[in-house]
Amino acid sequence: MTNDKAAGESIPAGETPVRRNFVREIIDEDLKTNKFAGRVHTRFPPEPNGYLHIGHAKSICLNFGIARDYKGKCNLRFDDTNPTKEEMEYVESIEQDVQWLGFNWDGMYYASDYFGQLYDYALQLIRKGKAYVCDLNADQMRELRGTLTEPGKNSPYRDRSMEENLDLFQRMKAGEFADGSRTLRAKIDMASPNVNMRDPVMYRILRSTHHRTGDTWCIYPMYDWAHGQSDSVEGITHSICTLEFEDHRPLYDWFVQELGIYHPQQIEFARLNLTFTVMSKRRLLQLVQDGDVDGWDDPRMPTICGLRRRGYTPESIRDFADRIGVSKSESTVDVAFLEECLRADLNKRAPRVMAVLHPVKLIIDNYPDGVVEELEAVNNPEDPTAGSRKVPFSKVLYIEQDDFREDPPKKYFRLSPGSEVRLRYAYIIKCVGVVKDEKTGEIVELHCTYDAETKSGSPQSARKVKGTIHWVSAEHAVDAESRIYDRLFNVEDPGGENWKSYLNPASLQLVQGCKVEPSLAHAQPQERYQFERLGYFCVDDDSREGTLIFNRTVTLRDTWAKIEKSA
RNA sequence: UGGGGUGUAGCCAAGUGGUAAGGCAGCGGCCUUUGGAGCCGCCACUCCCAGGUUCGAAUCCUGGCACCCCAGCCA
Repeated sequence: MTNDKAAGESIPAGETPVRRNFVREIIDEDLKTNKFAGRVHTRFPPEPNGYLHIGHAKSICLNFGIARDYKGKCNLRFDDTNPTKEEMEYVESIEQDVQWLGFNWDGMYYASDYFGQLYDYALQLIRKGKAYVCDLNADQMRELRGTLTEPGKNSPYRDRSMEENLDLFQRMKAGEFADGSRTLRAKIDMASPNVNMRDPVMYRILRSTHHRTGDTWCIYPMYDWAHGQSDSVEGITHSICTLEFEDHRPLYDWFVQELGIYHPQQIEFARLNLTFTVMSKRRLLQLVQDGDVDGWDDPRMPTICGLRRRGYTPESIRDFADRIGVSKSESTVDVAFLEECLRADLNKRAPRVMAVLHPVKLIIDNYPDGVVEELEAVNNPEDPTAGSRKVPFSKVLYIEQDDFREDPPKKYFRLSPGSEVRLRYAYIIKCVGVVKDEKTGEIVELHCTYDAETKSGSPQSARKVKGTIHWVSAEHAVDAESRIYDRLFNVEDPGGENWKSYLNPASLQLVQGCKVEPSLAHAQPQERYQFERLGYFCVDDDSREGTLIFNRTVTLRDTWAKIEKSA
């Protein structure tokens, strides 16, 4: 399946001002010197052994973004050289996630497409005397590899004849030897200070059904042997990867040079780390398998599908990737920064609605029984084209429990006995009574009076009151459930062996009995709203008409919470 | 203590011999029928440290220090 569209076609170039970074500088220089005949061709090469996460998004935005801005190309290539870990489920999710982020690949390939070519290349190296079949097992090989400070020793099989190597390698492929009994190794230098150059393994014998090639092969290429040659075959100009592969670059270069084939340039950048979360696929997989989360797309996960379900927009993730930049220094970005990018985007596009998460009944004593007014409410003050809607208002309402305090602290602008507050889009009311449950002391009803002159839009409505609160008409409200998410871990850096002990037990809070305005009755999964004064919410995939479920994507900036906290 | 990298504000990050961009956070103020949004202002006499070169150094040189990565038949 190949997609011919230009990379990133759906994203206008110049969506944000292009930010300089060292990778683009290298490309500029290469363009100037005509190193690659004016071509720019990148690739995003995930291993299909897990779901993509926000760290991959950084790489995706880098690679596809470069292709877009330089009018070049970007391939999607699955690095599927280890059949024991890779599955179709993952390739499907990866395709979906890349597209959801807004990118279209020019070519879609698999490293496994090149198994035949790679085998032929291996034959070439053997004939050149640059590769040999080694009979050492894994333990023996490790012993001879030396250490970081001591050189390794040559394998006793290192000097086999070319003919014998050819014969043995062909028989490895033919399945004559047991798994792990032999390897094909590059003949480089066992004394190299770079351990990657100490006769690295190119092929191992592994009888495992591959998700695409089935049982055709029982030898599989190692990453180092597959990656550069795949880049070369595809005509990649700039092979961008993360820092830990910097030590592999000499090997990358050695292979293409010895083969005498087209030579792409590998460039390494620092991977993304985020506070309050884990990013390794191994750990994310463990969270899923151990049931600590509800699957790869749990809204608390830093996976692309998790963020999507949480309510993140692709635009906000791209903006985040642009704003954090690209460099070679190890960095950990504050997750609050990701959230800020999200708010910036949602603020401009999410329709406002009123919803009460923790309702308390409020009765307007002097409002006529049985009367319903349809009040005009603006859909999005940031977007005049969003229009307005009617919201029903009546004598009995629900307001947020937290918007009433019997003993208000200093600077509390909301409702309290005897105080006035504005009901958003409606009237100014005054609290005249509190009804409590005799046994529990819990507040069950608030009684207020309203000032009929202060209806929103009328001349008298200009009267100043300290606070404005949201509400929903009891008779017209629709029931809903909310899922309130907090950080998955309660420490900034949940590293080390004990990482699971830092899981935040309160990362998910289910709130039943929410009351939302009637315009939300038919809300569909993935729709995003701002619940005024509370935050951005999106309709969960589990939501059904009549059983609405909202995920809290992110809170609004909350100045009051800050004041109260510091008090 | 082998090799490869990286050190600029609380967090990211520009800067490439001419006198420290920008964003986020933070702090003041304005505005506001979301304590939202928006707007204005403040926020590094100094760039890991120490020497040196230079009229001039975050940028060049020398020597230290700190942190990250590498000893998979994982990627």
